[in-house]
Amino acid sequence: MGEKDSERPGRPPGGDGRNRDRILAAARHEFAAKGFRGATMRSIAAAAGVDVALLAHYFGNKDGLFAATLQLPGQAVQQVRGAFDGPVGELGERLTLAYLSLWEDPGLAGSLSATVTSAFAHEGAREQLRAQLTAALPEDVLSLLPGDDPDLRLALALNHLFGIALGRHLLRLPALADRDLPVLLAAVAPTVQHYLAGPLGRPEPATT
Amino acid sequence: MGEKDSERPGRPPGGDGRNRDRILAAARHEFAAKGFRGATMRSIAAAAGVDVALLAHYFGNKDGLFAATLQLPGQAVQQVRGAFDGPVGELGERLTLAYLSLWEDPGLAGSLSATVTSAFAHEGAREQLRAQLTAALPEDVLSLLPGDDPDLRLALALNHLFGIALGRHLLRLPALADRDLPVLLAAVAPTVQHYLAGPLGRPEPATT
DNA sequence: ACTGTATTTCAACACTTGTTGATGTCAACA
DNA sequence: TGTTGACATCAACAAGTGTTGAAATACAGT
Repeated sequence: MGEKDSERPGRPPGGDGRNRDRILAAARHEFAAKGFRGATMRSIAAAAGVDVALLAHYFGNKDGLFAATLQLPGQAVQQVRGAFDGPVGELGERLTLAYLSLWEDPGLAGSLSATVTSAFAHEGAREQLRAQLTAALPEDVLSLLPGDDPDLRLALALNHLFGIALGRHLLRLPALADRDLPVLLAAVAPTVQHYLAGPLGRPEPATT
Repeated sequence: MGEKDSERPGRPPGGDGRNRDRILAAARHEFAAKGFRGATMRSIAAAAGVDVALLAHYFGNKDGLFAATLQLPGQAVQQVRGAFDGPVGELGERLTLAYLSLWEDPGLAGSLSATVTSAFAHEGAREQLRAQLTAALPEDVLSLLPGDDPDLRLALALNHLFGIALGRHLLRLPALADRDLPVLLAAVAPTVQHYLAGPLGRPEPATT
């Protein structure tokens, strides 16, 4: 399946010129499914219905293709970044909504999955993921949070959201993957808000 | 580096018989660092200071070696399992302590890292991680939790702990990795308790 | 019609991969 | 002392890897 049944070489007549995008999509899928090493040039080419050499033609080499795969639309980062504007009282809710919505878009989720998967598989790439998790949010957001250990607060909140996305979209834990987004939002947002602005390191008061 | 400088074949005199363990340790390290595909038989053999064929001798093939790498001491599972015995009021605290302590043991962390890393890199292996996250805890623990959506409660709690361990030990996010365990416990345990037994899907009451 | 350029496949390369069979060496036991 | 079996390396295999140079076809501009 997905094989290119040996069309003869040369530019095809009436070519739609969208092979480049097809390659990128296939690459995202393969990288996300099998990691950097596991996804081979040939498997990607086959999935895209294209010869291997075409990948090299467009992206230079495997690293280039991988890099192209990881490019996130700047709009995505802005969406999370923008969640910090507004009243601090509902910051957790806005941030949770912004971040988890990101992963609901199938196209974007492909990029994100590819990043995460490969970051875990290749030690060198973890740097990139770390950057994407932290550096995306400059330090000036720290000033919005309570004075005690704002660094830890932000890390706990983002790490929690990241973990939820992982369980829902990559691990596909049934309890997380089969729920509608609003249910998840309602459950998680208060926790994020708690990490960002609530009392840290003390048990929460009984609320029964 | 790590090369075997061509000792001649045959059983060495006074062999300590611990080559098998050395191979396992090296394999865990390599698998955790580079994933299943990324870690090669030869790189593992080199890291263990041993010929490639010796891996096959002990573990059959790469899959066998990988499987041997993932074997967790049953004591580990029991430790988490045992945290569910006791008053429900401090269940979150006990579970958080039990789970995060697991990852503090360097030897065990190697196994766990290898499982996670490879699970993300190889789609087929995700099943195994899913099992290790969920099936380790039989359903009878669900009866301990409040009636509304105990499934989601348990998933959120365990997924959160898993995420924290990931950020601390694999991603090594500074804010999580550089803290002492008690600080982390104090911050996370209340949240876990909240997910397990607190009100779900409602914002928490103000506690300033 | 001619010329350049972008697109696409073909064919082969040098290298690495996991695996296997043969061989050598030591330790234990009759 | 001889035999047996576990330990360990060597050498080579077929298959798969990323990459590269060449050629074939179509399109755009003159």
